[in-house]
Amino acid sequence: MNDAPRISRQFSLCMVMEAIVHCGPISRASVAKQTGLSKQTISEIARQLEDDGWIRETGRTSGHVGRSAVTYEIVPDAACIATIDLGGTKVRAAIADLSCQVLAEVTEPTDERGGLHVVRQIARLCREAAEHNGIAYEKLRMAVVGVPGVPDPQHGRVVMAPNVSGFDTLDVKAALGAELGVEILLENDVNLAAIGEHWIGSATGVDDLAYIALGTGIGAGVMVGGTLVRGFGNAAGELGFLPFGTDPFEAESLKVGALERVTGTVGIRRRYQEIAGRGLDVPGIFDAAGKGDAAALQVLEETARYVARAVASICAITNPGKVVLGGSIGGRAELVNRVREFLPQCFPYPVEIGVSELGSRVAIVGGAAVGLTHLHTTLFAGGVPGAEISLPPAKVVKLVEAAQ
Amino acid sequence: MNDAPRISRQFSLCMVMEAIVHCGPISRASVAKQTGLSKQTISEIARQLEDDGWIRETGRTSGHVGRSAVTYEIVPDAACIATIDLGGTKVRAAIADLSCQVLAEVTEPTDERGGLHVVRQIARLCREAAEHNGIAYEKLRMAVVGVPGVPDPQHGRVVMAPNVSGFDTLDVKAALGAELGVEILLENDVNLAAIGEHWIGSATGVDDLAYIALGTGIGAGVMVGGTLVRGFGNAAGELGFLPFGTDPFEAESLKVGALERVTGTVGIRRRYQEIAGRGLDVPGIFDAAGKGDAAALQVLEETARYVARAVASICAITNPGKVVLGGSIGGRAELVNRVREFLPQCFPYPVEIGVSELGSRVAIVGGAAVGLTHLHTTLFAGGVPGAEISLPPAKVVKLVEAAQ
DNA sequence: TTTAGTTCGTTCCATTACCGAACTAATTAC
DNA sequence: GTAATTAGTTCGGTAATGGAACGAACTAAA
Repeated sequence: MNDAPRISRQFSLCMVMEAIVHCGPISRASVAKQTGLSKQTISEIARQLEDDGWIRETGRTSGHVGRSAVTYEIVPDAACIATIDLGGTKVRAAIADLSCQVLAEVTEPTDERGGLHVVRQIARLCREAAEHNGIAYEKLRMAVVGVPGVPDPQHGRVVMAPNVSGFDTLDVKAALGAELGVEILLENDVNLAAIGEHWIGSATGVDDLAYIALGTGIGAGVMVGGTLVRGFGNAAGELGFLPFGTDPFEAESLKVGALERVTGTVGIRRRYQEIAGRGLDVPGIFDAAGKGDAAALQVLEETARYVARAVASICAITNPGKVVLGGSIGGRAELVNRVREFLPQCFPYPVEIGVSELGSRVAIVGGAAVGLTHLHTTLFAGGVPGAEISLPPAKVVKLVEAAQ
Repeated sequence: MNDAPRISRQFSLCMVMEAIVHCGPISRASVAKQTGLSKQTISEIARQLEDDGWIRETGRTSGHVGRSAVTYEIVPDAACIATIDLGGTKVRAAIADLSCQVLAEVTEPTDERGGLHVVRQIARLCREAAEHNGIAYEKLRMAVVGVPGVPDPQHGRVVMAPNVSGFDTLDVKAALGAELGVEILLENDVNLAAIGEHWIGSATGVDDLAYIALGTGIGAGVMVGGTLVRGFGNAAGELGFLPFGTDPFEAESLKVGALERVTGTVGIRRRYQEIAGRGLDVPGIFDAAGKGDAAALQVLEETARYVARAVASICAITNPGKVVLGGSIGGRAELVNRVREFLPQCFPYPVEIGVSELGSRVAIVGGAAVGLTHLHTTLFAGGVPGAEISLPPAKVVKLVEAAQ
């Protein structure tokens, strides 16, 4: 019955892997110092890991006093995961390998026919991305899909996703799983964005944070103590339903959200239309404000006030150390500066407001973080409680430039 | 160097303790089945625990087929913690023992001189509570103090606590530590309330929840995944600063909070005064509403709407499975029913709204939960990551009636 | 009352995992 | 070349655990 290694061994193995992942090529002696385990144990574990193909010798040290040491590193392509950012207009896919490199990504317009067509498109993109990087497809262990809606873990579908047709009835998880032959993890794209910024974006080291995405609508990914807040029904971060901006008790507010009505694309354009008497798209309004258009300036300022109030709401409830703004309009300086100005006027504690550093790749990076954590855990922690490999810090991870 | 037991032993020991704490008097054979460890290991660990005075034989099984088994149980008074609920008008103290019994409590009016006088009062109450229950004071390992403000872990003081004078400058933690001679843990009282309701109140089994306290002010304790959200500056749950109710950009709102201005005692009384032209205290207004007073009814309904919006805000951000209302006015049926009516009108997802079951003892119970978890962890988990003893579920724990 | 069947708990032994000391090997500083 | 230093292996010794075997204690039924 007991052919599995003892938990203490699994624990040690996990520590060794963490040291190797974090500290790049490293000698066994250094690992011993870092983990506190004896040299003998490290050699034993290293031998086993090398036999199983997870690590390999990579060179020798030199220049220091004393005998030169053999250094070991992760075999990057021993396993990999796919990460997909599914948007209403574009799909991005990338491969991340065991060494936590996020490899070049592939982008395409989303298949407009929706449903199963999109599932097949995603599967094809994953295969292409793997091939593109010379990675054998069999090494793929799982796929993380960021979706613009609320994943329903019960039925594997995605509810509240008006931008991708057919995903509210299709069992996406099962369909894509059958297509790719690996485990699938569905996650809200804004949640992934929060995780991405936390890993290697503008919120590294801040374990309590919120990422606010401002685009077609308004949404947030909230992290507490380094963990994502998903909520009881996976619906955490639905800022559009914050009860201000418009009367929250009107029927329309119940449908699209009181705040969404004024901070969503539609709401912003309507407000400009009402004041200026002419229509413009949102980037157009922002540009007009830059040129001194009074109506546009008013709309911009109102929007910033609403966003500031949304930030204040989050701060009043979870009190994050930093709030990162992102999304197509959330990162624009004219908005961010005004939010930075208004927030201290309606919330008394100081809160740092940052801008997304990863831009359009943020969800892909977040998906990689989730997938790699899951991969490391299943491969090396073996279900031992408390045994976890944290992802290497930002400076170790390089984002390879898109090769397409 | 290595006189500490191996982590695998500590891990097993932890599992054995958890089984004994959870399953009351239990035989070693049953523990073996439950933990998956061998009978031999259990006997070894049990012998050690018995030698160290943590567990004891408590009887024998009989009636079943086969040899009768010796059953073991926790030695309840092998160690205990103190839990204190410090309010503006009253101080409560109770002792909780290793077997998770919350023993009879002691209540007194808060020493009005504040500061060090209150610290001494707390220390005296702890000694009295211990004596009251025939527990040797030396068995006390730590004290958890629920305070009506924001604990500052840096300086051991309590900021934002207008109801207890002198605590904003005094190093309460150090002073009380010196007085009692044990480790002190300061925590916001509303946070403790959330933990209390989660442990043995109306939110057992709901790991994502919020407890809203409505009394002098409005505040919340938020739990995500079974863990309390403290926030970056320990200021999570400051609902008074939610940006609606009054104009959040007014100077007054920045000082006391936009929502606090209308949902706090002062705000409710002012609103009634304005409409009815006469003054009443808040319970009086509620009673008047029950008798059909139109002005009181209007104030009550407005208040319920504000609370509903506060609940909606929490739901939009952390999406808890249940929201528990408590505090001096939060538990009143006329308010709760109206909130239950208004919430679905401003928030689209269903949210369960409950009422505090523990009433005025909720913070004491929450403090006990925190203290006992800490106690179990330090005594038996010995700093091993992942080794944790969860508190026994509600049905195992009996709340002894107050003996005073 | 006896006996069969069952469960409890102990003893004994093999295995795994680990540490530490002693030792060999390789490299630099002088 | 020699001393100093660091890397890595070999060789006991110990802690933790599982499993088999066995005696002890108990119930139920013959």
